[in-house]
Amino acid sequence: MEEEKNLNFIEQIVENDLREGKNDGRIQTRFPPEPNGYLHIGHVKAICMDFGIAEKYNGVCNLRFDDTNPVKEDTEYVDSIQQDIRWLGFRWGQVYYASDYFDQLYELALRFIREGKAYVDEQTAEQIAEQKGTPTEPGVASPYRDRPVEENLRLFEAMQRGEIEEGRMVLRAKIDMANPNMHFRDPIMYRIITSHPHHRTGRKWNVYPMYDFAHGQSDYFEGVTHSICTLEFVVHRPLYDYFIDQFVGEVPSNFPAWKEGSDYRPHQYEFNRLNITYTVMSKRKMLQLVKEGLVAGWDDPRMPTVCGLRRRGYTAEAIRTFIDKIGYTKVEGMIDLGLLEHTIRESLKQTAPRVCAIFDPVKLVLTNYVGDGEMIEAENIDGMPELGSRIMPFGKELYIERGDFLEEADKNFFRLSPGGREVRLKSAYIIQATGCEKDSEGCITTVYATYDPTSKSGTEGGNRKTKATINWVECGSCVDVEARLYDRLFRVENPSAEEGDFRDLLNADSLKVVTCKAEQSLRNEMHPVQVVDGIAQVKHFQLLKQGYFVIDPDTNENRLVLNRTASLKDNWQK
RNA sequence: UGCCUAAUGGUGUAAUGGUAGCACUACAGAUUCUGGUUCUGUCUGUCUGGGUUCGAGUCCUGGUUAGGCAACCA
Repeated sequence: MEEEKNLNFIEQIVENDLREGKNDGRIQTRFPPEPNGYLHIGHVKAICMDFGIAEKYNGVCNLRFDDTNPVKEDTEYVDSIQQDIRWLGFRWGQVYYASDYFDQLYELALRFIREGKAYVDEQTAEQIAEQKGTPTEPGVASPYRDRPVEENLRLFEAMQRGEIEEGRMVLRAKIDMANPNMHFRDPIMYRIITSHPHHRTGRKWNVYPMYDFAHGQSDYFEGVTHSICTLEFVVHRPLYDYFIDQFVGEVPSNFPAWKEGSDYRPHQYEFNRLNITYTVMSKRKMLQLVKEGLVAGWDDPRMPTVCGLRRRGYTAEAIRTFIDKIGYTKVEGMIDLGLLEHTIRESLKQTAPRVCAIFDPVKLVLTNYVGDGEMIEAENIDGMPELGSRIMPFGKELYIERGDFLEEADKNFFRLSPGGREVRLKSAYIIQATGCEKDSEGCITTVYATYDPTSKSGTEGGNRKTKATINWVECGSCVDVEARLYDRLFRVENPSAEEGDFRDLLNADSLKVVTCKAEQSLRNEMHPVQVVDGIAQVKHFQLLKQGYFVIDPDTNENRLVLNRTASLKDNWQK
């Protein structure tokens, strides 16, 4: 039986359109990133929507780079964006660029001018802003608003020929300077950009269309039916519709299957963007963190970028599950970072092999141990023998966590304490502490214990219950491992809501690098990380009681570097 | 003194005129060779006034609150 799943409001709209036979029963979406930065988890929410709708309703989702501003855009980003989308597990139909339509858009602009719907304004940006009015006061008309068509035509063509200096003139739509929607107050359609070549068209163009004059038209040209975006574009929708109204019904140039007489027209729908506590979701701020070296790069594991999350150890599956859990509405909210962490724990707990590593080691000597070269076999995940096992050398001298021993323990502490409870060494023997040795400053240097040789795990004598199980590694065989312990990037839940500089809100402890002593089996991981399709392959572990970790690409034959993806929940409060 | 959105537990979402449900969090207990996991339970919610209706979270209406809108950005 199919699981009953509630539809989000976009899916309801789509199903309704399908029921009514709109757009010839077609569903077509697009993901329209601007190639001016790396994808972050907020984009993933949009990607899951755009690609998800197409997948679910047998439609197609194309990738379209919204590259109308050469000042900010670069091919570097075009590549990384495609890589990230593929990694997430989505496949687009076609790759398009808004710049594919520059010729058509230019023709359309000329037509607007001829029809008296556009004019060339030669005021400064400041003057134009001034005349725009405010949300509560109407704007006033530009002195150039009623320029003759011929003059507009001549000037706009001069703009494109590069005869006009950047910033000297713009092409404006002639709509309504008193409209309560600010975007209708003669919005700019084209501006001159001669200072930067375009990453695809080079120096061909000296004028470039603004978003509002490019996006809806591009949708139309391609046959997009549902143009889904985030809430900040709601106020742009009337303008989106206005521009399309001017030529709707004409043959869409990049949509060969279009049929004469079709009712086709694209519609824009908006959903709430993703905000997560203790991070920022603004490309501008991320770029600043990267440029100023406040993080190690776009793929710093503390960053909410797709590449950052990947390096942190988040799987594509877990990220998509997370997006699925948070849903789509029109309510602007803030998602608890805890939900993202919960999702990755849920995913990794079933697959990540368990290994021992001691972070704050203290030597444990088993005074009655006489064995030599003993090997212990332990399952990679307890209770799942099909996932294999590994060998752990055992011996008289081990490292255990300093925190697992307390000289004077209260009843809430059920680990090692002299004369205290019996404690199990994970997968090995039951021991009992007898005492400890301290240095001149009172710091414990060695813990002494006796072990019960008949209590080995998996044997009959090992069935005895203990209240605690502690981790250990054998001193002679263990390996030093660099562990990078990541925590939330910011100290406050919502850095964007705070007054002042957001950089002052960074969490100074968001990265701690420590060296821990890990069990011998991790030596097998000391080799360069494999790279497939430009993406470093990840391998996860759970360091028992410490959390989930992933091997970092900085790893080589000489050192193993682990990034903490997420800690384990810790209910032991003191 | 404008226009556009939206208001359901601490958080995120569902209920499409008919029992306010789910997940996360928190707390409590049980289980456990990870103080993890698992299981069970508990707390906490329809912004507000009026109306329509046998019946309203849902429809109508007035208010309140929050967010967005005045880039030659997208």
